[in-house]
Amino acid sequence: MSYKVIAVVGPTAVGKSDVGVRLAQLFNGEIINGDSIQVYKELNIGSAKVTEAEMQGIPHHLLDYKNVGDDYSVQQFQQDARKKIEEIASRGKLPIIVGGTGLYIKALLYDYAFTKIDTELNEYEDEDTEELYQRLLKLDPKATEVIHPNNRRRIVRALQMAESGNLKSEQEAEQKHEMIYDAKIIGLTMDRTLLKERINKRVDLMFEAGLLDEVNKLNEKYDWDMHGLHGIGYKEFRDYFLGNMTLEDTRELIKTHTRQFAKRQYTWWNNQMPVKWYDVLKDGYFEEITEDIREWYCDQKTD
RNA sequence: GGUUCCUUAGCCAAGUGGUAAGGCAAUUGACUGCAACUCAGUGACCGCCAGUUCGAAUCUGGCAGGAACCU
Repeated sequence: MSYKVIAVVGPTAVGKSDVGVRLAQLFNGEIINGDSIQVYKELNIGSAKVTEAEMQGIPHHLLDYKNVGDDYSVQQFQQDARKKIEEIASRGKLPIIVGGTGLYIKALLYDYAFTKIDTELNEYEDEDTEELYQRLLKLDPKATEVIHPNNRRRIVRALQMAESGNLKSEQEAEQKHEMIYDAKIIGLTMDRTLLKERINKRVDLMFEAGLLDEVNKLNEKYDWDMHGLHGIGYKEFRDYFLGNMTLEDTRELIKTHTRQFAKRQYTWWNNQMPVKWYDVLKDGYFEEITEDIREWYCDQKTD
């Protein structure tokens, strides 16, 4: 029997967190964070993390539970989130995944499988991308079909897998590419131009809310190559602290990166998963969502 | 008023006679272990007009706009 779960997805700044909480209130649910940066403690303002007040007493999981220096990745998210789903569902509550990290949510919902890789052994630092590609071509030619020759990062990963004894192509061939949960994927959207304005405004608000102070503290405590500091709203400050960029330019760069991110998120959700979109600027969109959920959740529950 | 220099895609910018590099932005897309990552596709009547030439973004003249200096 597969658990019922809801996933609230969409581009950054549409208002996913709020909808998630309201749905949790209505359907006796708990939230599981599906955002790769909000898992980190101390990254609050820049990651647009929900505040205690906004949570309205609804439990939020996988949020604010990692240290900035901790590595984190899909596989760990998948593992942790699946455990949480089981736990929440077994308490008779509805798990609601809220987040914008497409890969994470897809890996959670689908039967993505991850095996062990020995990353320590292979750094490949002194080989150029073309050589690596040629090597992969010999070890796992099939994987090569879906990785562009310039995409070093993906090539390295496939190579690491191949040299650890698991061909990436084989591993994927073994999967059914099906969802392992009975998931309802709710996509929140709005007019693109307005979303951009909203993003710009939100970044300004972050600065007003003390983003610089937050980053100042991080700068004193951590190195800039820590995983958590790779997030938009943080990484841009590196050059600022190095004296290479003005604060104003940093702010504009964050806006640009956030807008580009939103676009990438749309591309993902539109093409990777069966999302039903709801326009949050339309009257009654929330009622529409709740109706759809009722149909899918409550009715069948009484069977 | 005079002298010199500048004008190439939304922005920065190579290119000095053979039919327009590159970067950023924008836009579209890919994505199975860094994914707020990484990667790919897409764009120009070279300020305007006239001339020289087989051929001009490139040379000449004029016009317009801009910069610096001089008076």
